[in-house]
Amino acid sequence: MDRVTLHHDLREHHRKLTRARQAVLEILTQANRHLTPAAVYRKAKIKYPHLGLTTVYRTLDLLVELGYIRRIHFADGCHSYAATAQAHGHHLVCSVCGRAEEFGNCDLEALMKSLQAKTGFEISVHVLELMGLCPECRAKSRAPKRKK
Amino acid sequence: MDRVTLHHDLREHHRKLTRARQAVLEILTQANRHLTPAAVYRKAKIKYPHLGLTTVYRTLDLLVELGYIRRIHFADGCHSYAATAQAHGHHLVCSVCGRAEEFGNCDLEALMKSLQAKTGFEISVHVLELMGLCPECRAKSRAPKRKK
DNA sequence: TCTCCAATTGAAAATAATTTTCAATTACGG
DNA sequence: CCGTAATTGAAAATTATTTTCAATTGGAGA
Repeated sequence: MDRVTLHHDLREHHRKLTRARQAVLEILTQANRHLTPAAVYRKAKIKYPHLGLTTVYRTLDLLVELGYIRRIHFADGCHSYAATAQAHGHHLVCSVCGRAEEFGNCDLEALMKSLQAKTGFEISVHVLELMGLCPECRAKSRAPKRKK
Repeated sequence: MDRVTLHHDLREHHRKLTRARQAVLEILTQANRHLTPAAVYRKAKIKYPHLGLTTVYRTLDLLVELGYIRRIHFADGCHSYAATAQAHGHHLVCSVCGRAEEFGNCDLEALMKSLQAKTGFEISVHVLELMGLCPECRAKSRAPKRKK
């Protein structure tokens, strides 16, 4: 999660701890929401102006590989990224404010077992994304009387 | 599923039944696997050589909207499409041969209810994709002794 | 069957998202 | 500090998708 651990993980893979990588991870861990590569770039560039977009793409891949962040797949085909705390977590994303809540035990075991039995498939990968309204945005949308 | 139903559904939306649309749907319903837009284009062009790629994109969107096909999201961010029989189905996809098996009742109800209670989110959309090896490809990979 | 018009089409251009290339720079083990 | 492999950013290239627009076509109604 933090810089020390990252440095250690990187060393194990013969990779270096650079300012670009620190900036990208920092932005995502502090954001508490999902961010597109372009948004990460915009925000991280403030902390580290020399940063390039290419490096953001490369760093996002690396951080996914190391398990620090996760790629989120939207129904419309867009992608963004959010920081992770758990090893096999998923994200519950607010479609209004973008807040990304992590949850573990997606509990697809039963479903997968029954499908393996029924179809003979050997399931190895799953993509699961849940989207909706977070409590705050729900409240706002329920009482939309305000301005003007 | 078939032409008659499609014609009817299209009419309800003030849309027309065209040769391009028939060709695209036919390719997907006969394929029994997922296909990228480019692959649909390649195959459908054989049936209807005048077809353009732009129309394939537009038709895929339309058929998703009408529920005839479903978009499949891969972990790496690629997309393809597969024909559907059920209204709220998902696809179980073979990562080797691409075969797409449809299944219903993904049974995320329990998970979603517990998450709604725990987080206060109001979940409205879910993306669920399962990938693995179909029985045939499993058999082949288990006994890979053959050529040469 | 014929007519008419909105819906549809394909080609080309435009856009968006991502990746590759490459020479210059940087982190870090020794 | 030094040497070197890893990393970087800019620019170019690639890929996927969308927009534009004039020409065509399906099908409801005469």
